[in-house]
Amino acid sequence: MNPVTPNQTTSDALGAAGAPSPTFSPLYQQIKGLITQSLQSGEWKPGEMIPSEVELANRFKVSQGTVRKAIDELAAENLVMRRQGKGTFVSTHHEARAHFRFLRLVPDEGVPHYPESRFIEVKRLRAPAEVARLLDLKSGDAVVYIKRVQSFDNVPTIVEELWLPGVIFKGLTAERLNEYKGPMYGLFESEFGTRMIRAQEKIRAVCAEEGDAALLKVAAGMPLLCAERVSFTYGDKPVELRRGLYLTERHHYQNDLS
Amino acid sequence: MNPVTPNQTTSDALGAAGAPSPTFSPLYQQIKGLITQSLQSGEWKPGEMIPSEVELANRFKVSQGTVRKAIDELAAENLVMRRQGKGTFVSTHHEARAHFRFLRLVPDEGVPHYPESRFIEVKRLRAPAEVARLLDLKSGDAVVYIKRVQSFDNVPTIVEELWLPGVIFKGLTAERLNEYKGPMYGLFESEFGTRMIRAQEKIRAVCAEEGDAALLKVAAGMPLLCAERVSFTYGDKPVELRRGLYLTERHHYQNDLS
DNA sequence: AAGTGGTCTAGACCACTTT
DNA sequence: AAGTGGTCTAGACCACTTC
Repeated sequence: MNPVTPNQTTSDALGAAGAPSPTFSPLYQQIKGLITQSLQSGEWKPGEMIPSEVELANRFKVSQGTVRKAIDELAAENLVMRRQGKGTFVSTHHEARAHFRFLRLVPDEGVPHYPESRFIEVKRLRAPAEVARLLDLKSGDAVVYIKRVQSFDNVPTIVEELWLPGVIFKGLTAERLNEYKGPMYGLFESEFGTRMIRAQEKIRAVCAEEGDAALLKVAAGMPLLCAERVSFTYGDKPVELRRGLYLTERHHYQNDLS
Repeated sequence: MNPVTPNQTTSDALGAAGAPSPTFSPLYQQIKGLITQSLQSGEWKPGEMIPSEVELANRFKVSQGTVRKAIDELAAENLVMRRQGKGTFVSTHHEARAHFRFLRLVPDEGVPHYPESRFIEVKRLRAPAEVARLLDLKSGDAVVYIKRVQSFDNVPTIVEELWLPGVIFKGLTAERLNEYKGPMYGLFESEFGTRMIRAQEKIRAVCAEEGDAALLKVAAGMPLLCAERVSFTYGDKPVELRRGLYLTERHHYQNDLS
């Protein structure tokens, strides 16, 4: 495939000729970009092994050290996983390891585990203005709306609403959601070719309204943690809006500041 | 100073002779440990420049690349900051950049800024069992207790309680806190030689009790975000317990999942 | 034995900052 | 011009996994 200009001075494999302010970037960043493209295009699928460092170095006509630095950054961003002696693998949501990267609600006592889902509602609708804005859609574009309750040990703890771009998640139905075990991100990745790689959350404390209180089997007015999440796939493209209400009587939201 | 065994095979500069299961670690990890010791001991103080990579390579009798990899990790952990052309500097809390690493509450609209503090109470007391456990002290050990209110644009928004090990924060008084402008972590770093480098938070939604509601000028029962934080300094030693109540009417707790 | 990622070295040169 | 961190190379060898 495209070899990359093997020097770091002023050339740039990605720079378009005649661009007004060409972006100069080090060689390993360009390699990183090329590898990311292959990940995005599905040349190497989640869970699969990518070519070895030596092979990539040959392909791109750079040294192994340069490929190595590119992959180091991709590993730091959780796009790939390195395993000594085996190879480098495309990250996937079909792993216990990945599950708790996005589910931060853990029990006060005992070991974290994944909750059971019960779907309340799955339908297609026109994106309200606010949803459209956050998902980078036009107001009125088709979106898939999902509402569910999640329970730990049969104790309902999370009420969650999701809005997904209709174009991407065309065939998403309640049946397919019910059939599927595990985090929805696994389903999104396998069935819709859309892998979430990053998210931003805004967290507030709110009072439970009647309907949500009933779903959680608590009194209206109970304080709940409200997490509004926008998730992004490759190219910082937003592909999910999620609003979760967490009952934090026996669970808490865990966060490491570092 | 101590040169490090210049090969990576089975020797280990830190391994004690005769240890039952000696820990083998790569050379750059050992270098990282030695640099961390110098940071911890105050050989290089917050804000100061540490010796250049070449100088450290000479000191430790290793290649520059090995020192580089050690510093790369320290930079990733925010213990030092690299500045091209200038040098590598010990991180400090006396920077806008560091402030929002630990203060995650930001306004819904407008640019984040730092709140004003009003101290309600500062006293010494005997650590309750729970506090002692989290700070790795003995129950009944001396701790400094602080309670304050923080306001954004004269709107009280945060009620915060702190517990600090009495041995470390001996001369901490209300006066010194009032004199000091900016985040307390800056004061802790400069006046008490204790630098926070990492923290764990557990977040819940709670109802405001009478006293806290009065301080925040809201009705009792108002939902508040409760963040319990344990902060650590070098060697994963806990040196602060903090319990914050956040009013999230016009602010939210921001978190990036990546 | 062969293939993978992980460590270490030595040297060259680039980009940025200060003198 | 000199010093700093940043990039890139080529080669050696180590540790781990699989055949």
